[in-house]
Amino acid sequence: MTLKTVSELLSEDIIIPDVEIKGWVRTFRANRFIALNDGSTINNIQCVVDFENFDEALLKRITTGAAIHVKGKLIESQGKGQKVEIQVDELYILGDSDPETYPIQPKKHSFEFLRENAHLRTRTNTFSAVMRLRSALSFAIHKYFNDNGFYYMHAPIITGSDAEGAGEMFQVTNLDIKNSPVDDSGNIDYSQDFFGKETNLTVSGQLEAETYAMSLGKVYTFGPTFRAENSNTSRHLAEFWMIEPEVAFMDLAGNMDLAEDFMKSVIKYVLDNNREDLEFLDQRLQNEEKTKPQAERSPMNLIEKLNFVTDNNFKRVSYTEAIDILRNSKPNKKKKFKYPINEWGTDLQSEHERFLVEKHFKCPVILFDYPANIKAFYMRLNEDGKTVRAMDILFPGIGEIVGGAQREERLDVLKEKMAAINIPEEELWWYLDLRKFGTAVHSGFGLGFERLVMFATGMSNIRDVIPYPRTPQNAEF
RNA sequence: UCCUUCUUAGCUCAGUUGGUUAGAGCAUCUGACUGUUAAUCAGAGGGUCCUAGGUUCGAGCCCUAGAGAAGGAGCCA
Repeated sequence: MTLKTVSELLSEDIIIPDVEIKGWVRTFRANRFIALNDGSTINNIQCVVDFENFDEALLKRITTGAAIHVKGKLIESQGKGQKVEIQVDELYILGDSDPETYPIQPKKHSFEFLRENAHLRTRTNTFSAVMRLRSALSFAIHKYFNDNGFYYMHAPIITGSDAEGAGEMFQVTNLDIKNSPVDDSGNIDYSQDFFGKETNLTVSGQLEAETYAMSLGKVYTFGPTFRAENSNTSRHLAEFWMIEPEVAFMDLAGNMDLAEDFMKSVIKYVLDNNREDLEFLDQRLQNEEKTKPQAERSPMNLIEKLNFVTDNNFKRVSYTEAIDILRNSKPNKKKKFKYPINEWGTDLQSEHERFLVEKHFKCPVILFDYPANIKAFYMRLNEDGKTVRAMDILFPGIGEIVGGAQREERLDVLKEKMAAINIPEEELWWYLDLRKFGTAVHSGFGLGFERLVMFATGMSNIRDVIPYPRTPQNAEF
């Protein structure tokens, strides 16, 4: 007799005289039917106990959340809800679960409540499905890059450069905060700190990834990233995971091709491999939609949305074209936008991106060739002198999911741009070296992993797609 | 950080114009029933109405401050 998973047993259609299984009780109905789950699948296996033959004190300990060990026979179910079930011969309680205090009840809980019980929330259908999908997406990402000749590069998590410009940083130090050494002018003396200089948690692995692209050719990073922004939204975390491919000899058009192919590939992977979890989440969302007024309902359900991404080309639109579309749009003319579009050169707001994706094109959109002054210094300046080869991919419901660019490969232009925003060359000497020694066209993009998980699962709050969300004023667990 | 809303039983929520003993469903417990599918039926227990002040004869309800949460904005991924 060998221990099997629920997933393995449910895929059997033959009678097995002796099976053994361990898991957690979801419900115990009619003193006879245990719905048992072990995390291997969204589905439970029904274990049938002939209560007449079991000790009443033992049966009382079969409560929601308890860990149990069951030995019995896998048989065709006599009831309607399932194909097979286990006829229990022996049952052992591995770990009791006090029903008075166990927070996860066999009923609907709010996501807010479950967030406060994040250590137990994966014992619910929704969160176990989301986290299995998160795992699958993570694997699909590595698989895609591996299948396409990329090397996985581990960018440093503690970084000594503070010139990356991607946002507020968390400082890393082992100085005594209450009694830090100071230099002659009264500033904190970081030469006495662990690294001998000021260090931070990384906000992006991109600059380091560029160095590896310029030797290994095609690389990607996939690791944790930290932003100390005081952002309280359903789309931002202080600690999140980012995927950043970087490719030598690839221009912006190639970058857009790569990003689109990559997104389609990883979504196709979960459509092919995580059907049951997706169907559960799809159903959950459809039930939720029913409670909304007609006007707010989504025209597509979750699986339709995912298929739509894999089956359709992303619409590629230059910033300049997008501004024209927005300027002539109904909401702009009727002054419905909070930020009206008047002139070329301003950054697009969430409302504009949402209009383009959800109302105008009704599909994923790649915007490219942005004005130079609203984008980062390392992006390749176009020949017109005022736009850069940047691109953002906008997804319905999520907004910006990918941001990328062809990098400025010309040393003189890069130096000028750094000088213009006061980045000292000494800070990024190694980055400039790439342009001194064998420089070449290269490009890459960044993808917020949690935003991808949100899209693939239909979850609307980013705090519900990462195991333990880190947000302002919250680092529990 | 800004704007808006919210905080009442273990959970999800009602609570009228400020008025006597604060309610429901689910969960829990007790009993009944036993091939159930969010099992069913009967009964019981369970409250610092977020915190601290204030107004009032009287505050869950009004005012002030604080804490926490959600949604939106900005920033971005």
